[in-house]
Amino acid sequence: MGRTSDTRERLLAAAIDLIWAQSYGSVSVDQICDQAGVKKGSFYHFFPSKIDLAVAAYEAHWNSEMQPVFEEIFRPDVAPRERLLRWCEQIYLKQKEKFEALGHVPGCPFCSVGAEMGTQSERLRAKSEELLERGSFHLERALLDGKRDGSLPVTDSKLQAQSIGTFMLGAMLQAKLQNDPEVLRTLGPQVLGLLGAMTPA
Amino acid sequence: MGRTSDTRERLLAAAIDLIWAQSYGSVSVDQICDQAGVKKGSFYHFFPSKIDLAVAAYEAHWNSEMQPVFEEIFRPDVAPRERLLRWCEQIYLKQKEKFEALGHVPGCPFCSVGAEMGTQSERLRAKSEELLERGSFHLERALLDGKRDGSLPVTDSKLQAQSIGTFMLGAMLQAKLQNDPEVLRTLGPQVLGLLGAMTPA
DNA sequence: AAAGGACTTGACTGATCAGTCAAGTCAGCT
DNA sequence: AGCTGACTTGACTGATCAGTCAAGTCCTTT
Repeated sequence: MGRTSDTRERLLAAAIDLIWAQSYGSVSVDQICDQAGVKKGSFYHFFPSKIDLAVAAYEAHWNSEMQPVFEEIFRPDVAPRERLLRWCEQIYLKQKEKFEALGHVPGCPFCSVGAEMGTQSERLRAKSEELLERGSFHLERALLDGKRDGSLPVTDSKLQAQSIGTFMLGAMLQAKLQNDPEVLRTLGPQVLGLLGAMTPA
Repeated sequence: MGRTSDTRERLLAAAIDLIWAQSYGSVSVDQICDQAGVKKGSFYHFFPSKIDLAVAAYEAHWNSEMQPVFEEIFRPDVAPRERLLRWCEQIYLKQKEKFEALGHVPGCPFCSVGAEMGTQSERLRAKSEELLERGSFHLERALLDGKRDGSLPVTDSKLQAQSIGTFMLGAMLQAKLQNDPEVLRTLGPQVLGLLGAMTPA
């Protein structure tokens, strides 16, 4: 009784692609079905509603695309300071790649859908919050490691991770609003500056 | 040939109210007309399309609601440091007020619509970018004044204003994603810390 | 008072929306 | 071989979407 088709996976992938490139509200179930090469009936065999698809798609996107990248970037054998810089670089490159492919900066997929639908679907809002939290975990661990080995000026890792996360969210949003990935080019130094700055206070 | 009705104004106000509380995509022209007490035909007498209404509504919202508040908060006779704190306080209070009225944190209206529709309507994206820039102007002037009288550790007012703006955008987005206005309660000290921090670098 | 134009009305398009359903097909198990 | 249940198909809802239009009303100007 194992999986006999990849229909479900194709729907999840099509959903992320389209919603990330456009928005939740402007992508229709028909569009997602077309791009996945699936008929409407099959869609509703796998997902009870469009919202359910979106929640599942974001979970799947984290697990299959983002989690592995985070694991690699934040590998414990990499110096904490280096982890932060690799993370910033990765964000810049990804947004730039999407910009060149789509003609616009898509921003953070979780933020975009959370900001758009957070006021209308508590489930989508909670899922986007949860996925951002999972990314934040790696950040905080890097700060903790940097505090332990004295390589980073960390006093309150929880608070400082949150500040850096806030700044990063703002930067990605600004890049999207200005439709210019270059806003993110100097993210690394900015984040390190922010970190150094927060120590005396 | 002076204006003989306030229909246009009621449409603009209804549009901002609804789109800010929900999202651009999930608010229909019919809904906006209902809330404004206006028939569909009148709507299209004043605005050629939904996008045109949104652009005009954001411009009007800035002019009638936000510009006066910014002028008051950033009054030149107030100490620069005080201007920043008043600005942070105002943002916290406004988001909290909306949270209590609507049940959720609405975030920055310009960011929300810019993030949602930026990938699909260049006009809306450009307008939201423009309005954010107008707010940024007051911020930068406060930093310049603080640099001149030595009350704020400012070296590059343009760059520092942009960093603070980025952080503020991120904070409002985070408050929306977590649906918790309290995220914004300590904005003032955080912004001042960020400013002090950036000087040595 | 008559004309003209700004504004209003409500009925109307055709497209598209999310979601349903009955009648299938097909693979794996017994 | 034949059963079972997962999956597929395509036609189908009824609601809602943005936008149109012709026939009005009502104020202002002359």
